[in-house]
Amino acid sequence: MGRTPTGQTREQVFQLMRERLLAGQPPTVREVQEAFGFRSVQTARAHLEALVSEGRLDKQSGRSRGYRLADSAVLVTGEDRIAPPRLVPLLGRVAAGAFGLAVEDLEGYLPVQSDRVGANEELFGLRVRGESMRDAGILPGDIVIVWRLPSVEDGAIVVALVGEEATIKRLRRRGERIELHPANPDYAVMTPDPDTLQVLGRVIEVRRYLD
Amino acid sequence: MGRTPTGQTREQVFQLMRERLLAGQPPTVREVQEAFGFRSVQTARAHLEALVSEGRLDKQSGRSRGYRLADSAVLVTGEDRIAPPRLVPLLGRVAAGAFGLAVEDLEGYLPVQSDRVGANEELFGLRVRGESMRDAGILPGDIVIVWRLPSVEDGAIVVALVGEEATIKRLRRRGERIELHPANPDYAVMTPDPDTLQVLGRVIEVRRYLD
DNA sequence: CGGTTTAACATACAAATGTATGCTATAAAT
DNA sequence: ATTTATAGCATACATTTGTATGTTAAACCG
Repeated sequence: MGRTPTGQTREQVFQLMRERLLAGQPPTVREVQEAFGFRSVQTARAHLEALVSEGRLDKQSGRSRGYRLADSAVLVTGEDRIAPPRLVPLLGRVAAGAFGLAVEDLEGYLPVQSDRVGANEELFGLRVRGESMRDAGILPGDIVIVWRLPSVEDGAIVVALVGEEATIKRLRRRGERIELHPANPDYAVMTPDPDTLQVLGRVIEVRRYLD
Repeated sequence: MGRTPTGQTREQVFQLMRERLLAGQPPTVREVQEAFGFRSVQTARAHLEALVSEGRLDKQSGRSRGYRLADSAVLVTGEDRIAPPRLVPLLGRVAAGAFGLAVEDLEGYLPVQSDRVGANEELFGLRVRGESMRDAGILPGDIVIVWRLPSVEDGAIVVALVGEEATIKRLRRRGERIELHPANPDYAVMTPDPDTLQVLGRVIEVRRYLD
């Protein structure tokens, strides 16, 4: 087969890889071969290995479907490397479970990107119910992205279970106790009994869909 | 190895699969085996096949790493399939260009998911600058996701260029003219000259990162 | 209790998949 | 024009990975 201008096919291979990898479906070498109609596996493999050398892809040698987007290719905000987007569950409500969260009312999944949250750490989305954080720009129907953390620093906006009820508030430590501050003068500061309080994690993002 | 209570391991296998699949890294049967310390591949495979029978996983027979989340497990907003996430450019500011937008101050890319916006239609993210939409929960530093549209319906929140300045407001049609309404009593309604007004598109999402 | 289901194990095989080597022809560079 | 680097082809091989068959023992249920 005739050869194409230098670098052109390579770019298209990378585009395909990015698309497939972001969709969570890493291709095999032979799938790449077929996608481009190469008559030889090796042609596809050469392109993939070249992309690895260029630092645009990473690979896990030997493993099937082992190519991944290199960190640098996933994205850059200014100088920073950025983690690949992941999908986190969107819950309609949360309830206390024996361990972890009871995944009830799963509404769907949200693509979330964060450099600070490790791949093994837990994230979830939660739909906002009251107006208690109105003045912080968190309105009913909004979605908060929550980073599950065993302990949360003072001043952060958190999701907490008070008894059976989930609530979003700003956390303030007062000695041994924890205060939950609303951002709305119509609501009162809560100072729940430590036994009934379970801080689930910290809000790292707020979203509103305006359909 | 002793057997665990019925259904318990199955659930944990599903959790693992969900996590890995959402992270874009479909495991092999043997990876599942190792993750749980099974001494036999078949044990892992039996669980996976069972999950397929239960409708919680789908699989592509024969393909390596061929297990996927079943649609019912991945997503359900009502009955709809959901579009794959895409990456849209985040702009620090927008400026009028000869045609389209001048992509200046590219800050990075954002993963966005929308069923309503076609794959060929243009989206961009824009960082919010003033307080003019405060009461709509759109605060300085927030990011709005904008759907580039030639015409925008009455009542939608839009990004518009008035002269050289980009602004976010609610659009109201008044006969021939277009009014741009702030959501903050401290700001005035704008009724720009049609020659100096260019509506760039509609805001479909608002995001705030609380890092 | 006794029968049935299910978790888990062991082993083998076939298909999918990654890898290696050698070759040809054309674009790109000097 | 000559050299060099790159695109692409062909084929073979080793490993990974999916699949099948048979066995054992514990959980579950009437």
